[in-house]
Amino acid sequence: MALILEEFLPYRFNRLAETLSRNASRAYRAEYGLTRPEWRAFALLGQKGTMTATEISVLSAMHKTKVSRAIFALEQRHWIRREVDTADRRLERISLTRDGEVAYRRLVPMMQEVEDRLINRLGETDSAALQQGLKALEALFDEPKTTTGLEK
Amino acid sequence: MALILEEFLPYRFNRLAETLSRNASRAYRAEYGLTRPEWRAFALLGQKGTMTATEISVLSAMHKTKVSRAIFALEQRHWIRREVDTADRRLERISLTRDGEVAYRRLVPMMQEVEDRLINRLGETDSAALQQGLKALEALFDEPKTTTGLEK
DNA sequence: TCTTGATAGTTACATTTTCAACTGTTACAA
DNA sequence: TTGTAACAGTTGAAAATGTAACTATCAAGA
Repeated sequence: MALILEEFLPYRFNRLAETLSRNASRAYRAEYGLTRPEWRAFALLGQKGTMTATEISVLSAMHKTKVSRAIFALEQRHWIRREVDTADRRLERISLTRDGEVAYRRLVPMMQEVEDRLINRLGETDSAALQQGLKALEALFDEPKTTTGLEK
Repeated sequence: MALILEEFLPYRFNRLAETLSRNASRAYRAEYGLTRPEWRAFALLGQKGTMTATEISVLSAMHKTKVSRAIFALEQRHWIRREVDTADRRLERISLTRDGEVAYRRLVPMMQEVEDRLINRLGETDSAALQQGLKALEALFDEPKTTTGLEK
């Protein structure tokens, strides 16, 4: 009759997300004093090259105001630049500056190492299982057409 | 050279945790106006019977002040009761009141249904893979003795 | 052209969360 | 005893976040 939280996905994901993030954040926090939203927006930009704030918001599942503020902070740091889209002047194309790229190149290996260490500790089979499970779950939410009954 | 965020565990877990929680919260928010921390503390108490605030905090990975305030809110609602431990007067044994149990019995099936629907959509094999992966990851952090290099 | 409705992004305000300091209690050793 | 350190839990102030309203822009039809 009770709800077994240890088996309840939102609970498990929150716990793990919190633990994993806390662990990962040590690098970018200690090194640069980045906040979590800043790091996420920054990492997305580093990977994708150029994005709009809305794209960052959708991809990262962060609130748009959170993104807006993270962008602002990164701009203060001179790590990103914005350019208003000439075709649609509502849009801002955001990309890393030279400084941003330098920081990015410095941070990536550190974060990669945190990840690799974790995967290693996890082992081959469990890691593969995790990948499969996460991928399936993500597919459930990312499919754009079909209605999931899970929308906001 | 770039960090592939789609493969980066903290990123994926945060995204999914956020999405799953938002989805699950609809039930308890619409029905009772519970906040997320309140729901989590409440669900833990419903399952475990009696706990201290610290136990709730550790198990749920929530900050102790967050727990403290969630407990307070639940107390205002008359859903929980606290009793100071006679052996160690620093401790408060927290448990559900009659009212709390009524609400709990009403909420559990709703939350269970959200969960079941998700698992169903996921399918047998992917669901099993996810379970295995999550379990392995949790084991990594829960093992109390061994040093993980991942502590706070 | 003008109007209406939608979208990108920001901002003001209220709420929530964190941080640090605090109270009260226990354990334990000098 | 007494002193010290550790722990459970709370609180006030500061920081972060979410909500709703706002500006500016665009698209499309009357």
